[in-house]
Amino acid sequence: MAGAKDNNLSASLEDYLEAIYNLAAESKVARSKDIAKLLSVAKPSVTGALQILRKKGLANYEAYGFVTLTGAGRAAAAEIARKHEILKSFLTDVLGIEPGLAQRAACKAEHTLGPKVISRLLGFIEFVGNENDSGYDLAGKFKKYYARKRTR
Amino acid sequence: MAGAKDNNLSASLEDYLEAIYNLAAESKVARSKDIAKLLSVAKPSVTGALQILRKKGLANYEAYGFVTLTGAGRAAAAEIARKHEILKSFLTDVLGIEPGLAQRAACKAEHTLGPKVISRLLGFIEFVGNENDSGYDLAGKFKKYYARKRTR
DNA sequence: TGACAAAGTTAGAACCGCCTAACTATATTA
DNA sequence: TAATATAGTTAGGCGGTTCTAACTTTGTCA
Repeated sequence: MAGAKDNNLSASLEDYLEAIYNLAAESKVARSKDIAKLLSVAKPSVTGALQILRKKGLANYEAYGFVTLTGAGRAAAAEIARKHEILKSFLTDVLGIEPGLAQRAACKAEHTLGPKVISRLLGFIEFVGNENDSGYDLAGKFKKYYARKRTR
Repeated sequence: MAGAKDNNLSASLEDYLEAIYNLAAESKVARSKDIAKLLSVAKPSVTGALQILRKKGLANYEAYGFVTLTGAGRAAAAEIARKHEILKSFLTDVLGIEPGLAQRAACKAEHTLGPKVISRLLGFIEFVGNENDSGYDLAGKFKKYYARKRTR
């Protein structure tokens, strides 16, 4: 087998994967420079990460060339992005946290939550939406509750 | 100043601090061996961490002696433990996740969540409890919703 | 009290992730 | 097309966290 499928990605490598995934989604191509900027790291750090991702069979990449994800890489990245979205959604839609902070918090926490927690969280977000449809407005009620609490 | 108060604790050092805090809470004394066991690390790793915590002014510690926390150390540890409790509480009481998994997930995620998110989460747990008192039983409703969803 | 067990430490190495400095390759443009 | 600007790479180093092996200190108990 060419690429050893070591599924255990470090938080750092997950970040690189997600960055490539997102950049490719908007501009078809992920350039090393943009990855570096997005993650606020120096260029050599990106090169190093790309070499590891290639070795793991997650990224198609050759020196001085474009970067794309393999099927496995895309699958892994999609899962990470999904976690990110669910978390961010919970933070903004349920807890009412500002988008900027929610974005940053989701980015940090997304690496630590396993499938079970994520699945529950997703279910909870749906549930809250449903309650809202049925006229209960959970998020709104919490918002008021929290505001009242703060002024006590 | 003797101990440089570098507030930026790594996740790893936070783990050591929390371990000492919890061990001291139950047996008055935190022994190096128990810290190692609790965190699943080798003994020299504990020694190294203790030296750093001492240098940071968070732990009172001398070679071959007992380990206690300084005032600053206790304050920092309490804050970490508080995050842990809030997170675990949310996972078990609101999302209905089993205590064991919730414990482990909280342990990982507690290092990534800032004060704002924690504060909101705490507020939300209180809110859910309140709703429960007023006969709404949010957690119970979600539990049913989630069970139904899974069988669809 | 002296030997042995348990606990703790020091030394040295490895790995990870990041950096800067210096180099090479590619792209641009005059 | 040749000079220059931009992008990417290699080499080497640093801090953080962990390990094993070997040592020292402390505690126990016959």
